[in-house]
Amino acid sequence: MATTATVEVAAEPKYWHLRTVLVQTIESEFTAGQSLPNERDLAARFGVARATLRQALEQLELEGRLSRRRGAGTVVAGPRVDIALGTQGEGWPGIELGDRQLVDGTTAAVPGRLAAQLGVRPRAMVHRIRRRQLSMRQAVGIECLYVPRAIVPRVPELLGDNRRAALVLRHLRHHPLQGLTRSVEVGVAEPEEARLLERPPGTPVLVVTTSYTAQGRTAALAVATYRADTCRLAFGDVLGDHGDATEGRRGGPGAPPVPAMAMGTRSAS
Amino acid sequence: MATTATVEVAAEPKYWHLRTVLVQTIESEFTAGQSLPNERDLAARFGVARATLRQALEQLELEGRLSRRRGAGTVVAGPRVDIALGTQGEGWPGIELGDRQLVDGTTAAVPGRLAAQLGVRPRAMVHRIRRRQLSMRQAVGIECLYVPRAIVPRVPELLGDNRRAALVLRHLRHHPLQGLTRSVEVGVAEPEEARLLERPPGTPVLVVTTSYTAQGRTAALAVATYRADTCRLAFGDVLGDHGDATEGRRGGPGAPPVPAMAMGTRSAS
DNA sequence: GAGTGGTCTAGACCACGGA
DNA sequence: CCGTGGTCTAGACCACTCG
Repeated sequence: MATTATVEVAAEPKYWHLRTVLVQTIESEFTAGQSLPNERDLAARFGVARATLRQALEQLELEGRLSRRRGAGTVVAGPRVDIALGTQGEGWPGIELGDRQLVDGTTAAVPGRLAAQLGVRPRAMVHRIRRRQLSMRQAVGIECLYVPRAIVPRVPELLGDNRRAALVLRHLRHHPLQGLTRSVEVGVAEPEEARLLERPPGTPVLVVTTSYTAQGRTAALAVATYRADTCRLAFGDVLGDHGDATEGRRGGPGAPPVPAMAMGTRSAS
Repeated sequence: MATTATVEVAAEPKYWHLRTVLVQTIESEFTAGQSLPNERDLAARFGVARATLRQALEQLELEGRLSRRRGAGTVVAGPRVDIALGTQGEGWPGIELGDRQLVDGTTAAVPGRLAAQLGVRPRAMVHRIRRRQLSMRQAVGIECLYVPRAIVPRVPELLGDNRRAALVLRHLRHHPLQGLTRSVEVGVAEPEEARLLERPPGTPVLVVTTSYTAQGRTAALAVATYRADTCRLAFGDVLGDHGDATEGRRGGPGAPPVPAMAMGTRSAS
């Protein structure tokens, strides 16, 4: 018995092979918004443990191909949501554009880790304005703006979230913006963020940190976290719709056009 | 027995709590480059199954706090590597800057999915130049440049990778660049990329897609993938070193300064 | 070869969504 | 309420690194 031949290239983990098969199946037999069979059935169908199947689904979710919700099911996702970050510094000063929703506005001691980036003393007071980025009435990102009280001091202590936020933004607009510095990295959602994003804690997110400079010092620091599975950050001009279908936005109800089989690679029983 | 009291807020998954404890431990008792105890010991120490511990470690790795290597162990990671993407369009045309290494240069049919973005026919020929981004002699990213043969036609078929790549880049430099469009999203590493990055397939990566426009049409398309755990994308001016320690770069050998305890929250036996 | 992280299994229970 | 995905367990074996 020669050890040669008979053995294939293999060395490919089962979960990865499974992912590949699922990608093909999804692309050929499913359309955005359609539900997949449940995990137990899928695992059985492919002859793997549920944990292994879940590892494959996890990858597909991180790629933005699937969307899973506890209690509900697993559905095929539409194209990613473009988050326009423009080469220039809009995006903040200006709370207009719909699809954004104020969460709260507070004034408290700087979160420590951010003191250095904001250029303030360790426990200096800063205003914090949080808002939620929506897409198809689904939260996809949390944007958090920090402004040192030294920059915008005149904000009455007792004041509702909305008024407070509006006031800070108004004041901020009078500062001539010199420029900004921005970084993007991956992180995980803290429980609070996770809750706002309706995801379990530890969900992968894209963290965009923007530092706004005015009059030689840091006037504001924005820390925005976007769901890594559903968002794509767009700089400069947004990429045109590359790809085939002009159809198929984020899968909501009312988008099960070309069903097909019920998903199958093995025969049941 | 009233159901009130005695029960805590809980509702926090065990893996998340574990993550929190590990973060504190790492930050207070470890320094970059130091090794953690192995997974079996850690799991036992915290009284959880190895799978649960691994879920916590996974998160820490995604956050860039840990670095794990099969066969070797788990070590505390240093700060993330900044990948400068500058607001403007350098980065490509120009293979100088060290820390980058040519992988190969080929000419073949366009990968299908990219045809539209490149503005070429489905099976048109394109040049592909791949290079590796290094940091501390560790591959952290794969940058792949596609150039339609229609843009740079005169490249002899049989020619080594290096010469071919150099030729394409030289020609490209003669095209007056009009601008670019860029997007960032999360993806997973295909087996090939994973191999070049010395990671298992499916590793989370930051995918940067840049489209270069010249004379009204797409002159080149760059698709770069960076290890999500070790990289941070920097736009505009790089963020200055915010934080405390000016010390502690990526943990290589020769960086075990202030050891401490041997890690412990529970007593053994 | 010893020790490490990576993969996979089979089962259990929990928390949430929606009918 | 039932069905879904989310969490957790205990164990096994494999593939790699390094001394």
